[in-house]
Amino acid sequence: MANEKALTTHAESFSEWYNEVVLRAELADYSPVRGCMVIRPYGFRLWELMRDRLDLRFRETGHQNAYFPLFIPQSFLAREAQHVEGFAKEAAIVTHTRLMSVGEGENATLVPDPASKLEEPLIVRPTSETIIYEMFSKWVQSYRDLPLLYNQWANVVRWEMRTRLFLRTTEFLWQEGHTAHVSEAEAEEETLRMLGVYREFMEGWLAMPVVTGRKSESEKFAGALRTYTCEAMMQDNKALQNGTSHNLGQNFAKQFALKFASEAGTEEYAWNTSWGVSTRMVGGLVMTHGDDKGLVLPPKIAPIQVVIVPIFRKPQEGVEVLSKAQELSAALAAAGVRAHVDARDNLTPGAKYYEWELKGVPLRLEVGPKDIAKQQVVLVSRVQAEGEERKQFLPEAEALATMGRRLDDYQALLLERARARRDANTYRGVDSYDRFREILDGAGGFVYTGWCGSAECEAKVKDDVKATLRCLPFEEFRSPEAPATCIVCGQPSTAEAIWAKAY
RNA sequence: CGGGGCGUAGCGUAGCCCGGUAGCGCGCCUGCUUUGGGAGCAGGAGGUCCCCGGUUCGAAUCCGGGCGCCCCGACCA
Repeated sequence: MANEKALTTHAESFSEWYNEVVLRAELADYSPVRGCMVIRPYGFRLWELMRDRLDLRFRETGHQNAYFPLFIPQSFLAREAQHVEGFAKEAAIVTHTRLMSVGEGENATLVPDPASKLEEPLIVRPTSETIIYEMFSKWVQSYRDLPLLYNQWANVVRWEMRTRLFLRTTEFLWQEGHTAHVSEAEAEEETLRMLGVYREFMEGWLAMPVVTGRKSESEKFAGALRTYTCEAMMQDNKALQNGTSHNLGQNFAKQFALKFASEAGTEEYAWNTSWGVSTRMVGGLVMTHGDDKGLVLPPKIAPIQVVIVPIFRKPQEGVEVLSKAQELSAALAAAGVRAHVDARDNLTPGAKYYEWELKGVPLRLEVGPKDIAKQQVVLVSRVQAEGEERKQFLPEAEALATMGRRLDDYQALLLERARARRDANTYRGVDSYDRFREILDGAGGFVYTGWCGSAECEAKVKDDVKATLRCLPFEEFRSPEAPATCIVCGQPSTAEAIWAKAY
């Protein structure tokens, strides 16, 4: 309603389209702090719904929530060598604890009080492995104390050079799971279990198909033994790393003295895992399903699943129509459907349609005097399945009784569409480097090839086409016939790899 | 940090080249009429023209310097 200018289309500029949708749908806004965004109520509700579902799944898989400090002593970060290297260049550092005024009148300003300088700087957490494993080491003595299965919902800060709403912000919200186990096998099992929880959530709730697999050495988490990932394809054919799960081995346990007495009586270092998903998923959701009219939300995660728009001419009709709308809304709510009556009287129905379409509400019910007379409602779906009528005139009782099923169908339709799009932009059996470059320099997509395992070949691809090795896919995603040679150097392939340009 | 673009009312913009009362659309407020795809009419409110300095009788406009934002790269969830 605030802006009648047409959205920039996907075809004109995908990134401008993305920004406009996020802003106009009121998911988020730029803040006075560079690189930081404000998540507005509609966007935050999306995050809350994601959080609720994941939190339930974490609990069901045996995890407990806890909370660790925002600040990490600088020395902690320094202990694990790769970890430092990974995060040192994007740290927010607290060095003082007081401000003081200097100057007079117009020139007066605040500066850090030198007397308040901290002996050891504190780092605003970019991730919490160090401080969590430091605490774990206090709590674990025996194998009987393991496993520790923790999760925290938190904000973290990474001072990125270039930010984008939801996809990469200086501060972002996430969850980070941290666990400690008696054996590598148990840690590996946990790492893969949580990757599975992510995948099931992304596909089942976000309707976002993902490829799962292992990261290469150069792409893995700083300090991990192995990193596993869920990679999704956005509508511009770029990859979005949507969630990762790390087997940290004993790297952190050794630096933070996370030891225990084993059943055999020997002293052992624990095996850790960590795994996380962030508000980036909101951006992924936008770029997976959105179209030139705006957001398209999967019902399971839509703050409003059904919006009811009352239509009337005369005031006495209004009373009747509004009460019918409320009645429908209550009946839907009782059936577990998130319904909303748009009772605003300063907007015409048409204006409301545009707004709710922009905001991605899956289904819309229109109710007017004619409908009440016929005991019917008008149902309009934000996106149509093949051959489906845009507007359907349904008996009221039928509409109510079938709404849950319709939402499920809609959810399934979005997943199916996204999967079909991904598959259509997936390339296998590419065996010449020229063809490989042609695809990645052109329309883009996921390209499956052989890979010799060398970082040099990865670096060359990055240099040549700015694409990265997204993952070494798990078996179910691999090509029926394993590629024999590395796409870059032609040496024998050691693993099939997926390449793509990424966010 | 390199390349490009842009800062004028809540939003989108015109005016800038060629200095002279800051304009338009949307939104907002009031009233009446309206409401099945972005309502109409009438009245009204709302501006440090990004900031600092310079030139000038006079600067949104010209000159110098700064800051901010967006896009494309390098870095990353």
